[in-house]
Amino acid sequence: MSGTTRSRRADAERSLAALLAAAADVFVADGVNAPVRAVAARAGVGVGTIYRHFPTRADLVVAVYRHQVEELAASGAAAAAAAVAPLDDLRRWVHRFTDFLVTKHGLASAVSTDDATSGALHALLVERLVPTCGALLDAAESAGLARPGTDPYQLLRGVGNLCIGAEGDPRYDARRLVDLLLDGLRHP
Amino acid sequence: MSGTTRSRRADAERSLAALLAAAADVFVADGVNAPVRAVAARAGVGVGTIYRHFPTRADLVVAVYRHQVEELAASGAAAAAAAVAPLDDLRRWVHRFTDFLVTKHGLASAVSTDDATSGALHALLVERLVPTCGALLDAAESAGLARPGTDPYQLLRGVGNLCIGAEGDPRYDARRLVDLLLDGLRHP
Amino acid sequence: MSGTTRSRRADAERSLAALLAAAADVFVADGVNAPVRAVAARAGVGVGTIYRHFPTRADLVVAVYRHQVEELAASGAAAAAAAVAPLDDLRRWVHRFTDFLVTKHGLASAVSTDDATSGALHALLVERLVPTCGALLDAAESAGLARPGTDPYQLLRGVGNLCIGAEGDPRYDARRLVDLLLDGLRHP
Amino acid sequence: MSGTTRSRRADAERSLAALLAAAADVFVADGVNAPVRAVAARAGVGVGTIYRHFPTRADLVVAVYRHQVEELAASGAAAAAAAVAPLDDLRRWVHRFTDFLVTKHGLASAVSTDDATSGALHALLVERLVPTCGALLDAAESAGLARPGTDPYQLLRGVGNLCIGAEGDPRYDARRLVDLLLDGLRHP
DNA sequence: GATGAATGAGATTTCATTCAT
DNA sequence: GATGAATGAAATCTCATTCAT
Repeated sequence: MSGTTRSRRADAERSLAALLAAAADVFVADGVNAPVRAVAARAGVGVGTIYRHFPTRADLVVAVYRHQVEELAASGAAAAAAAVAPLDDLRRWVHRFTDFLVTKHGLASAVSTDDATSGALHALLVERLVPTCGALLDAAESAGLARPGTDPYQLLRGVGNLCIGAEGDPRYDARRLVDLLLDGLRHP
Repeated sequence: MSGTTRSRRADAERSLAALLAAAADVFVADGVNAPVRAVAARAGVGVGTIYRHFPTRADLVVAVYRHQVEELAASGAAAAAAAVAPLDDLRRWVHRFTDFLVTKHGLASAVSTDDATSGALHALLVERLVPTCGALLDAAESAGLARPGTDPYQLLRGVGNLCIGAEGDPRYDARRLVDLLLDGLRHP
Repeated sequence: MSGTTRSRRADAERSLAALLAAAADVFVADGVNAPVRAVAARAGVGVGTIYRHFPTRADLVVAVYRHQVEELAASGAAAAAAAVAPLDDLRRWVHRFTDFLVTKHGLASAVSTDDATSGALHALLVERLVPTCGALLDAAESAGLARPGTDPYQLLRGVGNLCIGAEGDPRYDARRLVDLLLDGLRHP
Repeated sequence: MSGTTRSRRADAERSLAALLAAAADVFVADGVNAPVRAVAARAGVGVGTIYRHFPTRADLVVAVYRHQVEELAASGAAAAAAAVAPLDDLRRWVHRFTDFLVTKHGLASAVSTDDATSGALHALLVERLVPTCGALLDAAESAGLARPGTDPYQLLRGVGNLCIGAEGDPRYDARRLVDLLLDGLRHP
């Protein structure tokens, strides 16, 4: 009995994970605005299956990235707590954020946009990452390494924006520009 | 006869200018992705008229901004030629570029995107502004005021990206981030 | 063993009754067209369980109301047999029918409709209530209190129709209109 | 020039009329809830054409019936103004309303329902017909031929309800029941 | 017996673009 | 040259019903 239950739940979890993986693939390939139907096709399921798990397209998108966002938030918080080399910590964390964004076609723009589609994603990113970014910034400022008065929300959005369209344009190097931005943050 | 011809041509030019003005209004209000019908309605013409002048939506968008892009290119080129205070010239020019972008809902993203819709606009911006930006950068580098090795295309795209979604989010200040980026460009 | 069997059957009956009660609740709240999933959720069972007991949505609907319909049929038949004040009996019975219908969002329309969804319910109502209504009408006609020639099926459908949408519109009073209809039935 | 314009407009009007006729056909056959696509297919046009003329399904439905509703309102108003035989006028007008409704599958229920789909239709019917019905009722009451205190909205809804599902059920005669209701309205 | 995940047809609505007049 | 009616592919979301576990 318990065995049956467990295996069913395991199946469900596995197929849900498969679904999220398929969605992640499609989002990488076609952007986060890819039609739900495309995700369904890729996952080999009907659209209904997706809507069963995620009542709204936005819910699916959020689910796909929540894990990584949480990890990002946690790692940054840990670094801020240690604060051995505050500006380096910030830079390292921002680099991780950058890497996260540039590999997801269309995700970076969700940091900026607040429209119906990506509103939930925007909310997730802001809610989870702004505090972490703020903690890192504070540490750097307290150590006298960064000029004061920078809003972590702005910095996050700036970095997010710099990552837009980075993938697929060999002439554009988002990481380099992000570094430039961080350099500009240093105490003059 | 020649008089008639001239007045007809004048008429045509005037109505075309009116059409572009209407398009500009609509793009400011609803973004560059506004439906063609909205532009037609605003201009008081049929959609067919628009498609006659501009075979594709992209052509219309390009036409709308060509003037301002040309001016921007020219003003930058003039400043680079004079080169009295190279880094300040660059900063001033970038500020003008920033002002141009943030007031056009959705235009900034066209600097990055290369898709079907805004491909032509992207091409225009790159073709006309990269050389100017490059000249200004070169001047600043030659004067030893900016670190060498920055690709003007990248800088332009970076600035463009930072302007995305600036309008309508009071917590985000594109100009401040652009300044940060330029600060980062300074010789260390 | 017999004890076990009996208790199992009792369990089954109890859970089935609970299911019907849940369905009744949902139908009152959201109408008889409420999704099966809503019923399942309310009952705390899976949809499969519902489809096991009731192969079709219509079967569920019928099962939900069968009890009350039977009671209504029986009470009317008793009154017709007694026939002390035939027209009053008819009116009282029709009032009870009216009360039954107006409290069930969307049920009244099933008296009229014969489509796939509510066909079975229609059949139940017609089969069980028309004879009773006929008996009451006959009694009233025999006593010279009602004009002859009224088809009980028609009267039932008329009353049913008058109850449609009664709930939720404070400006509409189904009972008053039903009374008007019955007044029109009186011998001129 | 004027000729061209006129003929184009004439074409447009003709095709719009054809579209409304097709919609009316489909509504008679499948009810007012028939999919827009069905109407498009019947009219031999694309769905876009319909949405161009009627931004919403509801707008289409309203457009289909507006003409007849207006006529009904006008004829009733005229009769109420004359008021030679008030109760007969009311009866005649109600008969016309009845005839209007029973020939349109699913229209009658719109008199009652106020949901998203048929909200606009409900509004049209109430707005245009309640005043007329009220005038006719007043005349009949003033002449001492109808019992006072009947709300025209209620009467209209009652008649509307009685017409629901009249088409296609040979055992049901909406007109007879409407007559019964009107009889009940007479002064006792 | 029970479960609930999966299915997939179908409904509404939007818009770039074409083309007969 | 101008017009705007027509097109139709696409996208999101809903739900009755089936069936493997």
